[in-house]
Amino acid sequence: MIENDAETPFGKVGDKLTLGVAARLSRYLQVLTQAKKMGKETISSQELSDYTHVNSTQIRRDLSGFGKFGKRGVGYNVDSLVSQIRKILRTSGQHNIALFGAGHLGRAIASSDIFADHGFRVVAIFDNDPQKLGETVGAHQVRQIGGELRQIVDEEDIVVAVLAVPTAAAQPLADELVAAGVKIIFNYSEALLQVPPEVTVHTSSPAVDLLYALYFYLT
Amino acid sequence: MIENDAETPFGKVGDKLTLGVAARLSRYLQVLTQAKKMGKETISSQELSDYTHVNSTQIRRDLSGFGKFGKRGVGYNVDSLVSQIRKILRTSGQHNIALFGAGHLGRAIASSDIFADHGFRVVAIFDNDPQKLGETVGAHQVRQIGGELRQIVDEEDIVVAVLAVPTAAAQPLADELVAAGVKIIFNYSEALLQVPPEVTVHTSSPAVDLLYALYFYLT
DNA sequence: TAGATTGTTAATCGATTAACAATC
DNA sequence: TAGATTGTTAATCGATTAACAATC
Repeated sequence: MIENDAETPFGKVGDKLTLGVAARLSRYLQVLTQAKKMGKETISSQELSDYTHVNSTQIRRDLSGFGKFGKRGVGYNVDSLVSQIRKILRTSGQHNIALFGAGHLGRAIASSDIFADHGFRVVAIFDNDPQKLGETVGAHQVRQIGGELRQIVDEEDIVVAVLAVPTAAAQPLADELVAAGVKIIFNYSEALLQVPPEVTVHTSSPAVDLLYALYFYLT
Repeated sequence: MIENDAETPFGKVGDKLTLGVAARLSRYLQVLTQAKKMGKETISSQELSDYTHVNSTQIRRDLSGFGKFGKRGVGYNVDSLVSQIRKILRTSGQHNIALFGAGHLGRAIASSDIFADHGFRVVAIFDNDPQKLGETVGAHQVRQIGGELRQIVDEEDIVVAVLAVPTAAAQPLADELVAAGVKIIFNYSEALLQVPPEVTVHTSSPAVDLLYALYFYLT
């Protein structure tokens, strides 16, 4: 049989999406979420392409691997495409995150809709500065990072830790988080974090993105 | 002639890098910059791979297209690799950026090393809130966004505008920036910005990255 | 010398794109 | 019907990877 197995369309390996498809679908989801807020009801692959810089054929190809979500001559229904992609990414549910660092960056994150829009809920905020303890950030009181970390992670079902702490504080904190059972660390500090292989670290890099954008401006 | 033209190694199209190579080189640069701060003098392709999640062969391949930067059995000299990559990306110089929004996010950005480390200098900070006018953020006084925007952009040689403003304020501001001649807009708001084709918009998307990380955790 | 790591090849796989029939 | 846009094919191109000789 040369033909493609019905269970493994392009962009998937067995049951899992390829890295590229998962990344692009996440991207589409971001634009769709924003488009929905702006009151858009349908969107064409060309419009999605303009916003994501992904080729429109690629977008149609990515989506058609999972079903016929669009309407010819019209485009895709924003609401229904959002829920389809959430299903594909298996991120339809709520996920709880803990925020570390109640400085400017931490407060900006806590007050942003950006995580909430994608089903992430901040359930605890920590800081080591005694002056900040008990202060209210968003809907939460700032707690001290301490021995009860593991317990809070278990009780609140925290999967993701977001680090908005000074660079020097990041590695020791990451060690504590790993010990407490956190599986995904979202690192906004500049530290290069060392973690065991079962833990995923994502280091946010706005300057890197900027460098990249600048290259294509300069050439 | 089947062989590869000497002037166009893999990863380049004529004189320009492919998107993928430019993105990866920017990524290496980020890790190298951090590694340098941590006192590392040499780094192997395997270590770079651990931090960037890019395959180590891919890294060696990306670098060897531009010269023999490494030492067998030893690795790459961090300092020299940083300057080589900067040369390749043509971002050795200083670039001036203007920051819009003096809220928590704006202050976090202004006080971060992350742009400075890569040769980006914040030369002006703007906010529309009269209460914030004249306040000092980082080394700059907050200015009002107003008619003299074009003049400041010209005088200060501003190439990049970083938007840390509320979603509703983003599009009108983007329009003003385009009119003032800014070519790259770095958007931290959730707005979908409409700009002419010669202007590049990069929308920062931490939640999207998180969604993506979560997918691979859940499966 | 022994160990480590680069630079490079060759093979494979996924991404990208143009084009267009299908159809809303 | 006419216009728009999807879904899909086919061809090409770049990314990825394993493997290993070269060499520090």
